[in-house]
Amino acid sequence: MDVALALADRGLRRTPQRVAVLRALDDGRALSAQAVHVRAREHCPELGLSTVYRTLIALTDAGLLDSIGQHDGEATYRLCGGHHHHHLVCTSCRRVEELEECDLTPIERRIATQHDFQVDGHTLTFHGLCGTCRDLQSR
Amino acid sequence: MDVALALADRGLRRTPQRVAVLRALDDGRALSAQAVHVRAREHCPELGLSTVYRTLIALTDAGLLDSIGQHDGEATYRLCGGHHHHHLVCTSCRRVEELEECDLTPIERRIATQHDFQVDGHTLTFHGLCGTCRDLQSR
DNA sequence: TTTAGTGCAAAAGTTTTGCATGGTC
DNA sequence: GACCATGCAAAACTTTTGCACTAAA
Repeated sequence: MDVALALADRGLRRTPQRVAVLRALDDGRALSAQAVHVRAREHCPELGLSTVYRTLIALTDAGLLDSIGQHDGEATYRLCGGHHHHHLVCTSCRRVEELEECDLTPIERRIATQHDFQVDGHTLTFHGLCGTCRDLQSR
Repeated sequence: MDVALALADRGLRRTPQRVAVLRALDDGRALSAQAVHVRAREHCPELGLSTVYRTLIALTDAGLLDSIGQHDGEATYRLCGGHHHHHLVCTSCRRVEELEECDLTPIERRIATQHDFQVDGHTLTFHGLCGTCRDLQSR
């Protein structure tokens, strides 16, 4: 991903802090603000925690990040393509994979009529073990 | 729901505080601890906030409640049947309806093979407007 | 040069915990 | 009577905000 372009496109300045935050999330894992802070400081030691929070909010507003749920009372963020998708969350390494397929429209249509409910969207998350973690556990 | 029985079955004592908390959630809405506190105090004015937190944890452990995500930084809880189900969350009144149907096994099977991922479970939440709120808005 | 972005420290909010007391079984 | 459960107050945490300063454009 071209960080400089991604930021410029959205009218955001390219600061070392923002680059470090994006880098910390580069591998697709879902991280809490605190975890991002720790990781990003490896590349930008003077990074402050409040900047991390502000950056995560700014990048989420800009559509570069995605906030999917919580882990131990902390909100978690991850890189996001911007398109509609679902998640495969590994409960062991907390890595998140995106799922492009989405076959839920027939279900949504049934809900609309059977439950008198206007469906605006949905979130679908599968959890389990990714291949790597399953291999590690079965050793 | 028979509150007394539900508690006794799980080795929990039937206190006015716990009854009040369960009552506050009786209508199926998803509420934060703070919201439960406000509501439950109508029936049990001396109820303390820390008791609410402890009770919500205890009842969730016992399988009587369900914690489904967050709202404005607060965890929310709701009554739970214990069986697998999905949720219809009204974005306006925050009432939650349960959805019994679950046709996701074929999708899960495809994921297992195509993504080398052992699916242990999933959460599926539809959000939108319930009939009542849609009627109110279109007036 | 302009002003968005930052660090620090303090504040605000949610959730947890210690401890003595009270109520359920 | 035993001991789980509670209230209160304090503590621990996560997240937000104010303000002076820095640096990107």
